[in-house]
Order: sequence, then C-alpha cells, then structure tokens
Amino acid sequence: MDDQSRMMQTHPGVSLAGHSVQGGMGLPPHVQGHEGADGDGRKQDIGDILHQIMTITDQSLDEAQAKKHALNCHRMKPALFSVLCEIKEKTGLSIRGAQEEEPPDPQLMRLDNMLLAEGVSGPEKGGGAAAAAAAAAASGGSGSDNTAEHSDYRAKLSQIRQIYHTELEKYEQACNEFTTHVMNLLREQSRTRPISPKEIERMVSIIHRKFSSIQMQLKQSTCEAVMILRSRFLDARRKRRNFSKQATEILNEYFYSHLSNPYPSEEAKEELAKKCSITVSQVTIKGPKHKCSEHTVSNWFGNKRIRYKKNIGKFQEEANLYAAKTAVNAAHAVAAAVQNSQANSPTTPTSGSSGSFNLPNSGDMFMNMQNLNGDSYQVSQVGANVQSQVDSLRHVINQTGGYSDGLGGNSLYSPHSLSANGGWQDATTPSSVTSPTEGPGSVHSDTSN
DNA sequence: ATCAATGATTGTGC
DNA sequence: GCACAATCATTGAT
Repeated sequence: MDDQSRMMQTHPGVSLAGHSVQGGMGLPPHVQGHEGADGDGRKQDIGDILHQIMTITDQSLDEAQAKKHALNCHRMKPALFSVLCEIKEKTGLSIRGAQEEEPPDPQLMRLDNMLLAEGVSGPEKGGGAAAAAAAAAASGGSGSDNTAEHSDYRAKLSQIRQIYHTELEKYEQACNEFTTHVMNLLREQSRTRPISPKEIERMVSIIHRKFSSIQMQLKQSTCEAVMILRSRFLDARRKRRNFSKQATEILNEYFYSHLSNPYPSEEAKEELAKKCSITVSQVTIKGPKHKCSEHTVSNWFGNKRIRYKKNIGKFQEEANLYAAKTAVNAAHAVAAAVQNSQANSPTTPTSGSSGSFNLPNSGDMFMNMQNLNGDSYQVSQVGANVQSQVDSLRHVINQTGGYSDGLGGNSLYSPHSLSANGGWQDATTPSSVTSPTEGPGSVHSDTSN
C-alpha cells in the first residue's frame, strides 16, 4: 500500500493520466483556493499546477508523504470518492455487471451429474456405498462373486473420491484465501482510489469464476479417471468367465439338436439361460434393464453358429458326441414310451420311415457313429434330430407300436441346412417333410417349436 | 510364454 | 432389431 502510494507520488504523470482524480485531489489547498480568480489568475494557477507536477519528482519523500496525508484528510474526499464510484458504476461497470449473469455451464453440469451418479461427489460414505450397491445391482445381482470382484473397484473408486475431495477442498480453501486477500487489498486501496462495493463484488465473482474453471478441470480429470476405472473393472470382456461345463453342455445339446435351425426363440433362450443359470457367473455389468442371460445365450449361439459354419470339420467330433447323447436320451425316452404304450404288431412305420432309425438300439447306433466319424454330418444330423423328434416319434410309436431299423450308413446330412452362402436362413424346411427322394437318413427335424 | 478356445463387443447389412 | 463377420480380451492348457 505504501509502495503504491509512493509510486503515485513519485510518478505523478502516470497517476494523473490514469486517474484524473488524483490530479484534482493533488491540488494543494492553496491552489484550490484560487478558484474565483480571473482568466489571468487561472492561467497563473494552471502554470503553478504544472510546475508542481513537473517538479514533484524533485520533492523529497517526506514532502510527498505529507501531501498524501493532506490529501487523505481532505474533507471533500469521501464525497468525491462516492461520486466517482457512482460514475464508475453507471458507466462501464454496470454494463459488464449485467453480462455476468451467465447460465450454468452445461459441460459443468454434465460433469457434476456424472460425479454424483458415480458416487464420487455427493454425500460422504453413503454415496460410495450407494454406487457400489448400484454397481452390484447392475451386475445382475450375482452373489459373492461379484462383491469380491467389485471390492477392488470400490476401493479404487473411493481412492479417486478421496483425491477429488482433498483437491476440491484445497481449491476451495485457496479460493477463499485469495478472495479475502483481494478484498482486503481492495478495501485498503479504497482509501486512495474510489472503489465501490459492487466493484469488490465483481472482483470476487471473477476470482470465483477463475477458480471454478480450475475446479472444472479437476472434475473433468476425475471423470476421466472414473471412466477408465469403469472400463478397466467393469468391461465385461475383461471379466469374461467361461461357462460352466454343464451350461456348455446344455447349450451344445440344444444347438446340435436344432442344427437345422439353431435359432432359439426368446422363450427358448430364456429357458436355456435359466437352465444354464448363466446369469449367476456371467456378464453382469450391463444396464439394469438388460436381460443379461438372454443376451449371453444369444452371444453363445451367435458365436457357435459362426464358428460351426466356419469350420464344420472341427466340430464334427463334438457334433457326434452330442448326437450320441441326445440319441441316448431319446432312446430312453422312446423306450419308456414303448413300454408304456404296450405296443403290439410292429409293422411298418409311417411314410416318414426314411428318417427313422433304430432308436432302442442305441448302442449300435453309437458304435456306428463312432465308425462314421469321417462322415459325421449324417451322424450328427441323425442324432441331432433325435431329440427333437422324440415327441413325434412317441406319438408315432404309440400309433404303430413299431419302429424301423432305418439307420443306414449312407444317410446324408446335406450341410443342407447351410445354404450355398453358408447361411442357415434358407434351410427352413418344415419338419416332418421327409421327401422320398432324400436319403434314408436325412431326417429333417426343424423343431423350431 | 505361447496359443487355442471362447465370451463379448463392434461394425455392417438387411 | 437381428444375424453375421471380424475382432478384442481373457481364460486355461501346454
């Protein structure tokens, strides 16, 4: 403050240029007293003033201090300052002040919302717990697994949260300190230059804006950190778990028994998901509304279809295996059905006999399939269709009481279901349509039911 | 450490 | 909105 005062005294030219006030106030009492003089007198006065100004640098510091004191003690000073303040407000300040009322920054609002949603900002521990709970809920409500998986995530999140809060606090503290400092400075300065309360207010708001822009950066980087954390911990791809053996078996069974049309309906998917209890350990981090299980089943079938199609040879063995499995199942089922039906007169089966085979003789069938490994299409197809035909077979058997030994080794699984371009879409041949022209084993069981 | 298997995602076309 | 194809990222066996 004193420094500044001294500056004002030692560089009057500058001061006078910047603040005409100072020039006016700088008029010594004896000069001001000559107001009523005539023209020559005025010229004389002005000459005096100019002289004083020109020689002010020659004055000693003490003299300058004395002048300053005189200035500050002048009785007209407060009135003059208030007028000047008023003028200031009425001119530039009022215009600028009006512009200060700006709407809340949408970007900042987005950041705030996100931080709140992530539990970074908001209430202390509760926010974090809520977020964790939300994450757990989003994860499909799987049990211990998830809580363990998320504990690390939560720990990291709370770390971010802590850093965020300490930084925020630091900024706020710095902002407050700086604000009070500036306010003190301005208050001090208001003794030597006209400063209205509004001006101080404005300055404070400027400071706050500057600091809030820093805070925004902090928020932004916090958001980024959270996003990275999320993608790191909650990205399903990173958290991939293989299905249980049982689940894979169930899915494979379905797939190979519906090989001609491996597109499970929504209900089928749901049921498969339920049977496989896929949700428990699988994918979890999706929207709360997302049907994870079905989605997962869809993924599985999507992958399966594409991979099967890509390399059918590779899946032959698997196809055989599941064909056998389903055949055995069917055999049991049919055997039971036969027993129950107390069949008599094993006559020729229905016209669809071309697609039938010796179901009860599952052992032989299995042997055959093993021998036929090289040509598993037929086998897989035969087996694949067994299950889907069990019901109809039961029906047939009940009616006829018989079955034929139609398991010819030459039945062809025309990769048929796969169209020329490799798609399944064209293979929508209705089930039960077993054209006589087809190979004996070409059972079409498009059980899309 | 390497590599095949595999669940999930992304981009594209219908 | 679904299916497909390509791709990513992880798992598990070697």
